[in-house]
Amino acid sequence: MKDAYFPQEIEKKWQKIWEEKGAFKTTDTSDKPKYYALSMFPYPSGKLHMGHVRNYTITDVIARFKKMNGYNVLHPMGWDSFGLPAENAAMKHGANPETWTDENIAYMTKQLKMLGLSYDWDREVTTCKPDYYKWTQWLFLQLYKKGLAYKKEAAVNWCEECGTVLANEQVIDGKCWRCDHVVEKKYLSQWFLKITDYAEVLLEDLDKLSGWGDNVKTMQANWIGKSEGAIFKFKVVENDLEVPVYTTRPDTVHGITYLVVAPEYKDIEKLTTPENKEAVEAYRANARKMTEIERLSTDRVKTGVPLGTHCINPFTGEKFPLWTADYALVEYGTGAVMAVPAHDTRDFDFAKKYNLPIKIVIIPDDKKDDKDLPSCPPDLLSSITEAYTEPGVLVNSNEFDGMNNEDAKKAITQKAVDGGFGEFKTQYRLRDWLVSRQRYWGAPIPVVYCDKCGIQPVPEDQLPVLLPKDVDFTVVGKSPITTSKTFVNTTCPCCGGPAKRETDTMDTFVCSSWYYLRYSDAKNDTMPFAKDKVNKWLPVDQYVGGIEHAILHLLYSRFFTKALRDLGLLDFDEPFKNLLTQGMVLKDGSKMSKSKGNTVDPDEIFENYGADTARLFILSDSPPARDFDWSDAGVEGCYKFLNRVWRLISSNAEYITVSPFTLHSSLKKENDDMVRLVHIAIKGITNDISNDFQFNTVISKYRELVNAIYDWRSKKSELDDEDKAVLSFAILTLIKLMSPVAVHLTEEAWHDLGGQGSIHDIEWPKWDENLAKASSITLVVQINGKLKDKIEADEGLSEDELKELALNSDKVKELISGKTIVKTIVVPKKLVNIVVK
RNA sequence: GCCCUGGUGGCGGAAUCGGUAGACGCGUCGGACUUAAAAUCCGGUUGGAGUUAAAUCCAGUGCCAGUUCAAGUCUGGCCCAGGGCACCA
Repeated sequence: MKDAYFPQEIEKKWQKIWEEKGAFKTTDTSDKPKYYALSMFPYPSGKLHMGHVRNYTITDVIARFKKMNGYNVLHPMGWDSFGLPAENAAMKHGANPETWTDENIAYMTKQLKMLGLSYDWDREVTTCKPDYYKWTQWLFLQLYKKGLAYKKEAAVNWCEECGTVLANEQVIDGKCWRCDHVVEKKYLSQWFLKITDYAEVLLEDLDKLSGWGDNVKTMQANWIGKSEGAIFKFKVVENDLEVPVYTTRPDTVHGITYLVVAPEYKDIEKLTTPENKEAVEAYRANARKMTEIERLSTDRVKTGVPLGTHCINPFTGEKFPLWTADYALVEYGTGAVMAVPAHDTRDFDFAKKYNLPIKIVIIPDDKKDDKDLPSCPPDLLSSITEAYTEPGVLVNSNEFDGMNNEDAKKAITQKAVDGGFGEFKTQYRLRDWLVSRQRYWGAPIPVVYCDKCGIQPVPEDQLPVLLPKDVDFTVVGKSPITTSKTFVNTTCPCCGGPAKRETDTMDTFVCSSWYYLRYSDAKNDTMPFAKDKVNKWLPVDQYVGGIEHAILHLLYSRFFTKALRDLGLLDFDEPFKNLLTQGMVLKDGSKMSKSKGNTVDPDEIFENYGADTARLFILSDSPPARDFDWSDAGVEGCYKFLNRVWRLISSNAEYITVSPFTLHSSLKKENDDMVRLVHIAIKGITNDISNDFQFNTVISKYRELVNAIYDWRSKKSELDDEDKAVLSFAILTLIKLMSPVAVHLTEEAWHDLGGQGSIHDIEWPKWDENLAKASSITLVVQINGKLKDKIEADEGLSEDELKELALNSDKVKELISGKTIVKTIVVPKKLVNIVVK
């Protein structure tokens, strides 16, 4: 064994050997239980960044740990390779998106291999390749046949910078998720996936996901945004129209003093009187000009104009005016709101501004005997300074007076149901998923348009609909795909007449919503995956990735899994059993980014320190879920530690035997202690990995064990047979424990010490519970709960003996002299607390 | 405004059940080796009081209460930071 540690040399050597041997290939047939470890696959942007390194290292260590613990592990990798950056790069450099993507994949594959990741590359999936997107298209057609994919004209989010529409989930604070450009509303005919059909089950099943963090689950729940309430219909006085409203506060219906419709409300023109037309038109025009960001700003002063018409409240017979105001949103509920200024802060603000009446219908429980309140004298009404939104008791509400407002919600809605002017209604904030993109580099939506036959799906035997190559990427204002001379014109699969292909491609999130299923059967060319294989490997046992996908990818994938289950393609209903959302990699307190110039290039780390140092460091300083602050000194420290480990092994190599040996039961004291420390390390490290993958403490324990072995060794100048056996046991165990992290170093050491086969094929070490504890205990002695003394004691002492030991301590005697012992608490093997007065 | 997560030394962070607060590392200070440096090794490092040095004592896990023999850990109320949602009726 060499004296010095040369990571670059040994890493290259072993990577080559592993590749030649096919060391990490997974078989579908095995007696062992399955374990599916998965990292979120990357977009091939060009180079790995430290976030990737962290993500893939975490999953790799998990996969290796599970393999050593007897599981048949699936650990695949692939590429989320459709998307705008490739197209932009193509425009900029005059290249083809495919060439650019292929080059990036090749480079990043090399980097992944340099990191020593244990992937089964035979299962690699690349979403931009026809053998993959054929099945994305096929799945789209299955959803279409089930009515889960449909085309409709709607107000959609448009990003001018990217030249395409976006899904709601891709609009962050009114801006494009990718380029930060302000998003506009456009009225276009687009393809949608009907995720709203699954709103309820997507929400309900969050409860099943005990292996997911609450943060992600609540983010999804908020996004789905379920609320329960009622729809009430109000007859218009001036004509025979009805205006339905959605409310979560049916209990306040007697307090309505006006009604608001959104400026884009469909019947607004018919609801406007000729005298008010001019003002209403002007208001609507102004609303159209405003950006989403301006309009949705909650601190903006509310504005609106009256329409001139009125409605009748069926509960009271009262007549109240209709207004339009942009605080009503056309896309939520019915686009119209019943206004109860006394019990809604927004309505209150609006009523105050326009001097509309405020009618109290709920009062706090403790005021219900106050006789003045229910009659609501006008001076009281004008005196309230804010809306009362808390629970309470109904007043001014006819037969519902005195009823608790929660009960009233049901009772009042029931009255509307019975009277035929209302219904119970559950509302979700979630909208259908807009999947059309006016871009080239995506999976073509497999439909054609025929003047005679309308929308026609492409027959399955004609899939894939290939992306055309004769495309001009320099066009502005339209999708490059439309410049193809061969793509657009085709024949109708129904009548054989001339037809036009859909030129929109699919959102890349469609491709990434099912890739984890494809890994189970990546080479299948007759189906996206065989049912038995997908049912065997899925759900993913451990999914690891960034929190930025908490809604987007993770919600879409859950939807896909449920939809595909309903199509009979698979038999489970959640794709990811356990989810680890790793924190960001920071440098100097902020996220690494090119614009800030605080990035660290993984290649430089591999070159200067080796992959094992990179892997060790990225796991060392923070638990996986928390943000990780990169420090150059920290890398240096890890490199030094691996050198220290290397020296420990190489300087003792001559004494170490890999062949089985037994340690006798009665060892010398220091050897017994050493063996115990090894067992303590095995136990601690195993538990830390099993318990939420606390790799930072795992690495602390590596260091403790190494320090302990050095310490033990420094006290011996000559080694007898027993010493050699103890040393061999300690060092070989250390190598095994470190093998999932320092994958190359441990393989080299194992090999140099004469180990058979690969260290990565052996079993994880086991500990002996009797040995995984110190030979004696430290008895903590407290007086009134404060630490006063520590006494070394035998483990086997009884409670009385421990108590006696504590009371005989000189320190304790001194401290309790002249005081009365009230009581004594003994915690076996640990502590004695003497309570004195 | 609502929801989630977190708050422990100079820093990253440890601390199964309530039972020795600060493991391990970074940084730093001191020492050994060396002509010197690097590398390596050894030791100190929460704050304050105390001492030539020690011993020792006091305080201490965001704040305020509470439960308990004993609270970083449990309960109630707040404060702060990060993230998510939001004129969603």
